Amino acid sequence: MRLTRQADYGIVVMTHFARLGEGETHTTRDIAAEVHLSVPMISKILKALARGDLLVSQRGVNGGYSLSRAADEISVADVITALEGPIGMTACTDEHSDGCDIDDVCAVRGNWQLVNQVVRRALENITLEHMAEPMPCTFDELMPPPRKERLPQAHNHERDS
Amino acid sequence: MRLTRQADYGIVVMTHFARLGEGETHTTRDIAAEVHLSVPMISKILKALARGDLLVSQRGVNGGYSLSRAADEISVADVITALEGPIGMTACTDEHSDGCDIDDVCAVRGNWQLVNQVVRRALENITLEHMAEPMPCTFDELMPPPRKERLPQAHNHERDS
DNA sequence: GGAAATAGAACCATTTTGGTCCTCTATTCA
DNA sequence: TGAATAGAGGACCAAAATGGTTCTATTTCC
Ligand code: FES
Ligand code: FES
Repeated sequence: MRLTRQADYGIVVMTHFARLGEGETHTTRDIAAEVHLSVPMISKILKALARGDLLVSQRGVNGGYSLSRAADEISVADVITALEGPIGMTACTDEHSDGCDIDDVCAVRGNWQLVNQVVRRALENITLEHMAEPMPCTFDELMPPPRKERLPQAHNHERDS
Repeated sequence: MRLTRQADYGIVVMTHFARLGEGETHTTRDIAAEVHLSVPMISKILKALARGDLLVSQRGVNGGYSLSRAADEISVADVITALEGPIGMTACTDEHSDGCDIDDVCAVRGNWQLVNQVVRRALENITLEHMAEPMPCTFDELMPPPRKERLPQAHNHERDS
């Protein structure tokens, strides 16, 4: 339930890009200096982000990286996916359930998919533009209402407690 | 962005409890057998869940574990918290930012808190009762609408692109 | 008192992650 | 043409987290 440090830094870097101009390219060393991290580390992260089509790389003299699209077209889910693979909280997806020992007798796998969807969508709704805001909106429109009590019974209950 | 296997199994176990009767107590060995996992592993998980006040333990002969409250009063967020600590996707919280090297110059820490809130709330809204449903509701009321385009500009934009 | 159950902690093997470094390729410009 | 600059890709190793097991205490019922 915690993302890796690389993904963490990845968001910082991408947010930094979002704060800078739209199509500007910046070199690895510049970014590293501005974000106060080591050049090799940033380099590794930038490469992964470029592989994920979130950054465009330009080699050679005057080269560097730039955002591949507008800041409000890139979500934190995109960044995380680029840096640590598909977002999914469980080891047991519907596809390949290797890694889970109880795949055949497990009765919650279907539900897990829905849980995954919930957090994935939550992350998809947060864009780099949001992150770039100095003190952002409250994200109220991004998260479901905090109803702690009972959920509106929109689903079919047989045994209605 | 992936929860540990113990938390994974923890949810399976808790869901299993939710499917059984309300106040029934079950022994470690029974649960382990029913969930098809090793006894020591389940034991470790059950102990942690009891420490988190999600299960009530009864020692001695005829002892075992039982849910501490109704299934719709326990969220998957509770289970995860009990098994892997407070939910927070980043290493750098507002409280103790040890572990992050750029805490003082980082400009996204405030926003991270909001991101954390989004997923935490999403997880808090899913109860064991939901998980216990054979094929559950679509969780439509649990997740924010999948608006992929532009967000309703409810927040203050200075530079409105 | 003995059997049955959990509590708690120590323990080690394996995997994952963090971080660095080296070589190769592409681009610009003198 | 060739030197300088910048990224691509991968090998590499140390450190940390995780998974899983086992042992000894403590509580409870008969
Ligand atoms: S298949 Fe792995 S927990 Fe359900
Ligand atoms: S303080 Fe750690 S990434 Fe911002």
